[in-house]
Amino acid sequence: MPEQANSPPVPPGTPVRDPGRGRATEPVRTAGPEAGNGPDGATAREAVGGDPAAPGRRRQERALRRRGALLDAAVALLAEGGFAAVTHRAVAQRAGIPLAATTYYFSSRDELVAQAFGLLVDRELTQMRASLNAMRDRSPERLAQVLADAYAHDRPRQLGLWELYLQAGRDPALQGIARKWTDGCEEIVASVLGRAGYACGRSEVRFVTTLLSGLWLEDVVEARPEGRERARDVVARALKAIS
Amino acid sequence: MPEQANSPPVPPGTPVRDPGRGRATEPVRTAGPEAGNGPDGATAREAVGGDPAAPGRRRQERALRRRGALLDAAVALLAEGGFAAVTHRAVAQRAGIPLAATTYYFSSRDELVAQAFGLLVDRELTQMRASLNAMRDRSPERLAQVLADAYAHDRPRQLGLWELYLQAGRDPALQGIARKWTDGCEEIVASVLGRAGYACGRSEVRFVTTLLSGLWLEDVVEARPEGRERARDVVARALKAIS
DNA sequence: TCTAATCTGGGACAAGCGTACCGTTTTATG
DNA sequence: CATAAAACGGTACGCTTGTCCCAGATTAGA
Repeated sequence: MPEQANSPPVPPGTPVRDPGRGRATEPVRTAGPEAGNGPDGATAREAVGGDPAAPGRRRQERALRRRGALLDAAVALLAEGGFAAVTHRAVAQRAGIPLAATTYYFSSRDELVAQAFGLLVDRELTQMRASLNAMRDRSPERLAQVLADAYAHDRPRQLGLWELYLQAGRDPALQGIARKWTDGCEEIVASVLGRAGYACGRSEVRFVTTLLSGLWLEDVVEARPEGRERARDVVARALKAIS
Repeated sequence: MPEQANSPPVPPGTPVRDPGRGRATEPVRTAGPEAGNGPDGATAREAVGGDPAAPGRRRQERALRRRGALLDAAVALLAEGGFAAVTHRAVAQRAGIPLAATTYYFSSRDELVAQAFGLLVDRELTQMRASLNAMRDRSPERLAQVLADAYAHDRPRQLGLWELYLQAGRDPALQGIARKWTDGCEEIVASVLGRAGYACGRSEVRFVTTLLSGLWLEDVVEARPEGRERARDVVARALKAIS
């Protein structure tokens, strides 16, 4: 049995249990390359998918949970202190897991960061989808408001996300995730515009997403007080332009 | 006018000095580090003024040149390897100057980076101004083309610039430079639009600059092949929207 | 049961970092 | 010339980093 709850092996000096996370369902969603030493991502995925034919998979449960905890910690640290704050030691301490486990589950820091990036993108897209799907009012004013506010939550996390996105400009290994991010935004905006009655093609959608990116970034970085209303103004102008 | 080649001896309005530092990252601040041993950059401005009778000026000349060389090296390294690549040792080696000089001319790495950021922004704005002022054709197509291509040079440098800009979201000491950057872009775009016959207020200008930022960033990071034409398309759409 | 694979975690390593120390050289001024 | 200040530069300290090693615990399959 994979019961580790009352378990012995927890080292003496690691009281930090579960600092901040809200997820137990699918923390280890990874599309990245396989890990070197530890359990590779591919087998982890099919374990989640539920393949009863596979033999001994029960043991990996705890391992998967730990892996997820490490990723969670990496994401949190990225938000708090930026790219440079994601060190093996910081991640391990944050997750309440010994240092060596970080190199066991992720073959290198780069891989850890890459997978954290992927996770961050997934979460952000999910959250955007959720908050934008909740929109029922179809007035252009309301739509502008909603679009302009789509990113107005958890500023540190946004900073981390953009930081990683920018990093993708230098690291080809991150390019795929960066594209997934922009493509995801595009798809979401297209859906929202469509449901709001704007019949627009790819060109129009890109027009809006590009504008939102610029708005978003400037807002996150500079945090000017007038940012909010300005965002509404700009978005409204864009909506008028494509209608 | 004579020494401008390497580095503007600290432009008039940017005393990045800021004794009341806002950093939270640096660990051990042993004691007051004498508030900078080296030559104060702010006083360097008077060196350019034509006052040959001034006594001890020749000594400072070399010092200023070295300081500039260090900043140049920092900018180059930032472009090549990003924020993390700007280390004291790398900068010193790049500039052909001993390591200890870096701490002599800049009281800390943060200050070096901040000043490099300022220099980078100045150069970029200058270059943009120059390339956009050269535009004489006033057709909307040509204008869209020029605006869309305004940033299409020296991709690594752009990456470094954006990286620093993003860093300003975490480091209050960089906020001022970040604003100088966005404000500079705004002013340039306003000037270009004005000369092209677009009578537009601040709202319209911001609409365009925001869009350009989004375009710019995505182009620099993802470097998709279709980026160029897409940029033209998007910018043309924006111009149509404000006319 | 036994055995081999997997997982765990403490510790150590070399490399790189920012920065301070401190004697030496250069310069400006009395 | 003398002397103080400024500029210089070699070197070392203290610390953090990523990664590796290896012995012990746990588990899967025979």
